[in-house]
Amino acid sequence: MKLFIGSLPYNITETELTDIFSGYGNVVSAKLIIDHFSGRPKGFGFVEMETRSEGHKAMEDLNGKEYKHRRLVCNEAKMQKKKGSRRR
DNA sequence: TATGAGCGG
Repeated sequence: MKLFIGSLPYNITETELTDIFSGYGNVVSAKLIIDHFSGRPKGFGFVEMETRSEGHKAMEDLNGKEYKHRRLVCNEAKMQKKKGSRRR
């Protein structure tokens, strides 16, 4: 499950995100979005969990959780890398 | 280099 992480500090790394989310489950992949053109980090990133349960658990727990003196924002990523997302 | 609402490659 992909998760959208916002309000991330500019001094954070993918390793940090991986470590934080790995505490709730197995982190498949972690990506931080940095604008290389403006040299300005977007301040958010994406984290993919192996299961939806772990993703939701980490999302609800990390959403609104204080980290680096900042309020983290966690939501499900809207962008789907692969089609076939089952929805109802 | 700094800053702060936002879904990347």
